[in-house]
Amino acid sequence: MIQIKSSPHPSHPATSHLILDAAGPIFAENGFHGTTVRQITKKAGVNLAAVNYHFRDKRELYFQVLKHAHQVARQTAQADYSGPPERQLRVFLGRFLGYLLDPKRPEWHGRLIAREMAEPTEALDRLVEESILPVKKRILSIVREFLGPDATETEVQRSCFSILGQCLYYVHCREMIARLFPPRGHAQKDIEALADHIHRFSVAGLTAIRHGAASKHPSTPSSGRKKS
Amino acid sequence: MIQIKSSPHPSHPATSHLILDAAGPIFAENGFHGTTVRQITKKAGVNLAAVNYHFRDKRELYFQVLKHAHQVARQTAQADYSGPPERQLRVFLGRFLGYLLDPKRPEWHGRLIAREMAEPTEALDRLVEESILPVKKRILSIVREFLGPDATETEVQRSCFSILGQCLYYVHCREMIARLFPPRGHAQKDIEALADHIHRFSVAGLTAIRHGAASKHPSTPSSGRKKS
Amino acid sequence: MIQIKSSPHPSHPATSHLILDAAGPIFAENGFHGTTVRQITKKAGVNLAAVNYHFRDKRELYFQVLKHAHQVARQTAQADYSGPPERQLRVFLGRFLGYLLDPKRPEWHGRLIAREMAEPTEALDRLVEESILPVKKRILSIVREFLGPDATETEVQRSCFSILGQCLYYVHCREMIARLFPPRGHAQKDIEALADHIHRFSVAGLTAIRHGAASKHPSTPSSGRKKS
Amino acid sequence: MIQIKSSPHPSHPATSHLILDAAGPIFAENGFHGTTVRQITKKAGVNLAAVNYHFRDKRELYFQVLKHAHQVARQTAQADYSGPPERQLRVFLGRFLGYLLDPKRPEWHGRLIAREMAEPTEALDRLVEESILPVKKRILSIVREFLGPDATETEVQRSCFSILGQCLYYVHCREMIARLFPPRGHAQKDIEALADHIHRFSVAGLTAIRHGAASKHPSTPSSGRKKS
DNA sequence: AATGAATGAGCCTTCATTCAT
DNA sequence: GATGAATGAAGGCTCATTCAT
Repeated sequence: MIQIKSSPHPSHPATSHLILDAAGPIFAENGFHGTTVRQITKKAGVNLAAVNYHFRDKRELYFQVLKHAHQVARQTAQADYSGPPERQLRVFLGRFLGYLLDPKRPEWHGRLIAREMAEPTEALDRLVEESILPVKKRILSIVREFLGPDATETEVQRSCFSILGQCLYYVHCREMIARLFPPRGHAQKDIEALADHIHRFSVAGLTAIRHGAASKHPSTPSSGRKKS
Repeated sequence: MIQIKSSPHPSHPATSHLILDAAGPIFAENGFHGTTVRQITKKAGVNLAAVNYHFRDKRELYFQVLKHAHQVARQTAQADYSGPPERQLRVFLGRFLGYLLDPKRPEWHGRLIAREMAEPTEALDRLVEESILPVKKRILSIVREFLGPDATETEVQRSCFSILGQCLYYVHCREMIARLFPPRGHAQKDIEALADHIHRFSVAGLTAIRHGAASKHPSTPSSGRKKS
Repeated sequence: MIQIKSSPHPSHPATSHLILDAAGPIFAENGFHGTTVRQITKKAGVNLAAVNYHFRDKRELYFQVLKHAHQVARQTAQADYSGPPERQLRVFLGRFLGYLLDPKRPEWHGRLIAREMAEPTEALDRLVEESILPVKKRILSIVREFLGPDATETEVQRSCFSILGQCLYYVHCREMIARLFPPRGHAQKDIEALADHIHRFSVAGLTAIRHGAASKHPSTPSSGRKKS
Repeated sequence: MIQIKSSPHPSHPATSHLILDAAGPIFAENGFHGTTVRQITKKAGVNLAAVNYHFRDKRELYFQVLKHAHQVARQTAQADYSGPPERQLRVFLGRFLGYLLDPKRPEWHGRLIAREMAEPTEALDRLVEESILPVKKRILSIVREFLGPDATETEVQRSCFSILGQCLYYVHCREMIARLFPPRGHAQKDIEALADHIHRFSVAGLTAIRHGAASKHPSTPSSGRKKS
């Protein structure tokens, strides 16, 4: 199952795993400061001192939990990407949303990451390096190919953000969505439908950006452009 | 409810306001649990007990800070909305992004809200009720008018999310963006350019959705549709 | 009604009286340490600072309350005492119990005194001096007359205690009585019946002590006696 | 419930016992509210947090202290009671007074109980249930046997109170006695003499009550009687 | 490897009191 | 005379951590 790489006691992983499994949801629910070691050890059914024994620190435990939560994310970048960028985008969206909203995935993964972005600790840097960078590279290359060589770097970036923003909205604003609209669980087919929606929306958007690069902007002249 | 009294001696700022002003950035930086009353009162230069005297609670102080931080948001919904939905959308984006990324606004406002969404407390409910609901109604009506009467409720919702997601991305993921791309402050003109980008992207996206409502979806038929 | 003698502001007694009336029951219920100035001023409907203004101290307020509670006690000693000691004792019991258990008297007086005896503060010394000493002298003289000149001082003392103990039991152990036996309010006639009981019990007891002073004590010879 | 662990290192006293021993006198002196955890832990020479660790609460510590203080009381009811009620009463008085005034017993026991009766907390309920009920049953049965089957329940009760009142007076009013009469320690023989006194007083009193049940009450007719 | 006991630091809160008005 | 604002001093309690076993 979960394999602890840097565990200081790999031989007897039972206790550390109990702690790790128990800590995830609690950190996701209450944040780092809002979580107490007692909560974790009680839920894990282990001794209070076990956290310090196995992880030296509450903070280090948090790092490990975060790392595990994101480990699976890499698969997004490792999928089979081929064919026209339009198709690549669809694959990306399916993978990415599938990862973000997968109901089979412990529901706290997304929340934990979302919180980490709102309250960045040193863990975020590790996270970016290890897990998010590959995703970023993938979507960048897809969008760049889509927009063609004439697109400015700014256009590419913003287009990436437009796509990622549509996806991540469902993670970051899940609590608000739940308050604004009647709660509906994300079944598997919903995710596919969502990917379809974002795909259609974004393909049209990207196309507009590609052509718009040479067009006029009557309302407000945009800035930062190679050619106005 | 707690009533913030305006100082009887307007010459030197009231203690409650000193606390309020000091608390905002600290809460935004460290979160509710990570913030101590001592930090706040020390920074505000007031007595430790002043928080409890004026706000009864650390918790209630947090509510008030959050409320103040979001108070300005309502202007988004109160702007002049007229003309075709396409134009309305541009106005909305200008207002909304202007509010979200306004460099003149204390930089911690967005962070505080973002954190609150990641780690919702009871304050979020108040916030939604008082500040976010008007914004939601506005964008809903714009998108509904754009998509026309044939659009399903699900399509309207998702389209709203696609638009809001593009905007909020810059708030929720600001820390990650700062790590992925060289940091660039959002000058006023940048905001307008960004609004232009999202506008163009979204208008095209919405148009695709409108027409797509009658087309076929080869990959996966979406659910919740009036006419497949 | 209640007349504050040493009030620093006798001209405008309204506030001080409000405080005094409010403080009594609360002190009786929660004790000195268990009572907060806020409780009192809130119940009295006056400003928080009024206690310190009118009484300088929470402690001084306590003294004043205690003094008032016991002021009425002196009437016990001032009644008409004449005739044989047996009759005097009945009068004393009627007065004393009537004072202790008088349902018309604010119910907290007794509790306050009882608490003060369990947790003596400097107030007790004042109390003893002013209010209890006369009662003690009265019962001492009655018992001494009853037992006659041959009784030792110890016998007189212990007999007084036997009588007072029977009366005060209903004050000191009221909470325990309420737990041990079904609660029954002390109606006026109950008090008279109780006085009758204690009177009969004590007259017989005193008579036995008087005669016993010359008799033998088979179990254990008591000490402190003039003649064994 | 809280389980006091016996020290795993009997050589140096367990922390819980250090706390327990230190807390008793302080609680007796200052009451529950007047006592601070810091006082206790400082006197016990243990860490401030030890109270919460071993007893969870200041309140629970108070319970335990009270319980320990009263634990010995049960011996009163467990003595050898046989023979005529007159003799039983003498045994009871010896035991009860011996317990109440035992100079070898920490002097604060009585004060603590007295205070608890004046300012009852939830602890009093436990106390009554566990420690006082047996004593009550014992004295009730003795008095009932003494008065015979014709005595009313009210007479039995009041007679019990007359006896208990004489004993408890020395506990509840100890502070007042010390102020009214020159202080004299209760040596062992004093206790026996006192038991003799109360015994003689009460036997005569009970006898009067027994016979008085059929006699007239000239002064005031008592109520609650089977036969007037 | 693992744990029960114990700890020092610090947190939020409350309190009685004072001060300026 | 009376009060709202403000304060310094604790107070109870929780926390992450360590230590001896």
